[in-house]
Amino acid sequence: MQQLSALSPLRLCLPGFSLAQTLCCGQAFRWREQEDGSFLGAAGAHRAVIRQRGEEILIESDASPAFWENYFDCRTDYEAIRRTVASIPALEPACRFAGGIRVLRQDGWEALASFIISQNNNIKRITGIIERLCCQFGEPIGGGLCAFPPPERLAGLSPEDLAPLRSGFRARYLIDAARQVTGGTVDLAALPALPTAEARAELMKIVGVGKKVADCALLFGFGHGDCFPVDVWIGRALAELLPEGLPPSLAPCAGIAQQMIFHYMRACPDRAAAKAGEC
DNA sequence: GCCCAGGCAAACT
DNA sequence: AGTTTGCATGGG
Repeated sequence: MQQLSALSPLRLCLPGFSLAQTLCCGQAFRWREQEDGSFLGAAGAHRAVIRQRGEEILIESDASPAFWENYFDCRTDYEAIRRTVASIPALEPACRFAGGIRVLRQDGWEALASFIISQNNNIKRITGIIERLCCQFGEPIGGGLCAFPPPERLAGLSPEDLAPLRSGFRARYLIDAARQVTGGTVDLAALPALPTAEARAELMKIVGVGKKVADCALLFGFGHGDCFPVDVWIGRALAELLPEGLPPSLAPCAGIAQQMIFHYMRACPDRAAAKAGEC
């Protein structure tokens, strides 16, 4: 087995970035913070140890630099986006608190399956279910980690086969997703180029995928940065912060703004204080 | 015990 | 077409 520490780490320079915010804000569920502050985990089939030193991100992994540059969305100008978000007074506190977040470009299937599991669930438990899913059905990738199982691996299984995951009623949703993706009734590869509404409708053909899960998958797994996933929680927060709705200037980066608001409001449940920027 | 959790489907008015 | 209810499970 290859020792990750023997590889010379990839270095990415990302001004204003926060690795911890990005990996812990509830968009990806496979990263664990270590005692030394580094993160051990995997994206798709790639294991990695990632740490932050100032503005530099150090990545120990056998995956190519191009893979991680894409994963961390290095081609997008986040400083410009932060300025746009922070220029809206109601969002300035959220941007100040959570402005280090980048929206990761995760594997589409992994994002879809992860957010199917997320419904009516909490982040801690979601993480556990996904870990068991990978351990049980994914290929080992070293270090005790396993790749996220591809849809082909799940398509032939029954809900009973997924019982060890303790995913409850979501098991049959996962299997339906795997079957439709492998069977061709849902074409994941086509989603990035489709208009958001059409891509959403495509994903909602899957049992257990409603608008919220579809929008999360599109935002985090298919590059639809204009998606603004709304549930009761964020809907209420938004209604208080932005009674007029999302300003048009935010449309292209709505997903990033949403993620900042989500992270901020989760850390600061007192809406009055959040609104006043006193968290 | 109780309540909640990055919702959704099915069964109701 | 809008509203309510059940859902499986674990953590606080």
